[in-house]
Amino acid sequence: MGGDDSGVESDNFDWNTEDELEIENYQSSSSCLTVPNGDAVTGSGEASSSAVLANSKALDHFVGMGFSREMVSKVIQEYGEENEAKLLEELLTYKALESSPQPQQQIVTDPSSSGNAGSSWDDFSDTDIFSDEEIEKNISDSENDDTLRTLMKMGYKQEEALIAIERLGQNSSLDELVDFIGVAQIAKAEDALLPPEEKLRYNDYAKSKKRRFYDYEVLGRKKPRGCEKKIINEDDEEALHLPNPMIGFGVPTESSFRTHRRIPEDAIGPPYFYYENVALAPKGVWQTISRFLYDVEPEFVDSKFFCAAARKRGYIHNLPIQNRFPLLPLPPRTIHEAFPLTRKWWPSWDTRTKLNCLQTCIGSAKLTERIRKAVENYEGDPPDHVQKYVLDQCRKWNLVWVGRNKVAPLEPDEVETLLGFPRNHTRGGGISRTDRYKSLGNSFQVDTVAYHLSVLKEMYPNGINLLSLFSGIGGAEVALHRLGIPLKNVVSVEKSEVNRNIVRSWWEQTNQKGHLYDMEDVRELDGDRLEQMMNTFGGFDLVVGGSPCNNLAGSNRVSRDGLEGKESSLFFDYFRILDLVKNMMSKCR
DNA sequence: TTGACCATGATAATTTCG
DNA sequence: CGAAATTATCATGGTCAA
Repeated sequence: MGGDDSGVESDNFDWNTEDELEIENYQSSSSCLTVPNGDAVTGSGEASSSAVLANSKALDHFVGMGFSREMVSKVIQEYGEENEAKLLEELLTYKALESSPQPQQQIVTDPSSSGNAGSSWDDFSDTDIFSDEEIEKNISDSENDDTLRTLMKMGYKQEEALIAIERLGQNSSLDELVDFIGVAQIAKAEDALLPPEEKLRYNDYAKSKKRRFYDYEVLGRKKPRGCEKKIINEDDEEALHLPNPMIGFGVPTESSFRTHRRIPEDAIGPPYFYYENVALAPKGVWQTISRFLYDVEPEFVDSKFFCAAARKRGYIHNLPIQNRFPLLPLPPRTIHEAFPLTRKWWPSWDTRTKLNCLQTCIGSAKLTERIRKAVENYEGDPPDHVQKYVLDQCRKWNLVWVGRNKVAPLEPDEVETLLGFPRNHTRGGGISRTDRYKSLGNSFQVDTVAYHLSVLKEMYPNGINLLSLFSGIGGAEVALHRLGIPLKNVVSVEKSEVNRNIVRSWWEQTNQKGHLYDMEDVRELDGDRLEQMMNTFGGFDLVVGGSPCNNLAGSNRVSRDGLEGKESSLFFDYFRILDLVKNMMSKCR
């Protein structure tokens, strides 16, 4: 509370306090960090290829990201500048087409479209790198047809795939096979398979076609077509396969684990990153997110394996997945264990053992009253239709039995406990009950996140510098703290003032030794700011963020617009900032 | 193929609070 | 009386088992 708490937060960044001197010192001494593509960022002087767009915001935005002015203008002219996500995709595609030669495997072009990038991106050709027929032709009869076929569609050679299957056995998973082939390829000298450019383009946005194959096949998208445009066509997306049970690479309470996975070269840290969002996003959203986040495969985990409430979320991160450990003690994982007092009143016909996802709104008092009246009319168990009504409502609103015939929504502090926060984490500081529910409903489940982040503990015994975007009530910070990972410098970006206050007051109550800086808007966090901060701290070790889910979540009847939605599109700022950090970190090394 | 179940935020109207 | 809190109402796209 040393004078600089919440008051400063209404404006941009809290530089004008104790750390100013520190910054100045660093700035004069080290300047190895520059904004990637620095030329493009500042050098906008050259004549634009299209005068019409000279002052387009989108144009500047993308030029700032390192695309050529010419390319951006062209794409904007074609697609308009409203849909930035679309534009970015087009730019990536265009860049990939431009800079990577045809992949090794021959593309079978649809004769009806001479489909080249320039004029007719809209021409779809219905072909594959291997056409289906070709694959069929090439595959000799064997029990491994399916796996082999899949691997070939991913762009691997038949012989490589066969060797891998032979070596690892027929029951090996696709991932293991891909892993094996990948290792074999490297051992064999990369040139054999990868176009030379690909190896050089680590910090580029461009993704090679081959990489996209991994993306599409492993992530469950439909097979890509000969023309890249097809890939982007949204009608063409297939549901990402969510794991069942939803345990990601493993959870402490289940025995099945994956300890190895292939992380694409571009994604390898440091900096480590950890991105979160709702698992049940509209089709194609996770494919897009994954594609931006360096093609890392999402890890879908339901927090019901960590606590008594479900919370199905997807996480994309580049953390190791070996030797994870959970926070102790393990939280109770059934309703009765979590809320022993409810057992007494719990009717036998309510068979729930877990709560559903904790949401941003709660059931009304009126509703609980209606339920009480519906149930108390009957001596014993109510008839089926009443049971069904009551159970439906209980499931919908996560009601628990707190008295004879009496249900109630969870109290905010109970939600805090379920989510792994300290009790009263969100209490006080002028926050209303409604807002507490809202903040909690949008938060991480701490035990789940901590389990994933636990691998950082032995890597950073002296603590980490954390960049936390969309911090909310500080789920990541709390998780790291509970893991015993010291927080050296934390830059926390969060729009809501009450949330910032919550994190700030938690920070002070837990006697943190490091520094907490907060910002209001991720969009203000540009290359200069980052450079300034990274010069100060010596870079970030971890970039965490769960971008807004409101345009993705099923309950949103009004604006479930997908990743392009007003708030959810801030994901692209997560990507932008992460990419800046990655570039700066790699330059400094 | 069908139906049960699940997940889930925005908004306007209404009530309560200060 | 205005602000804040509460409440009712709104839909869709997905999985899964029958």
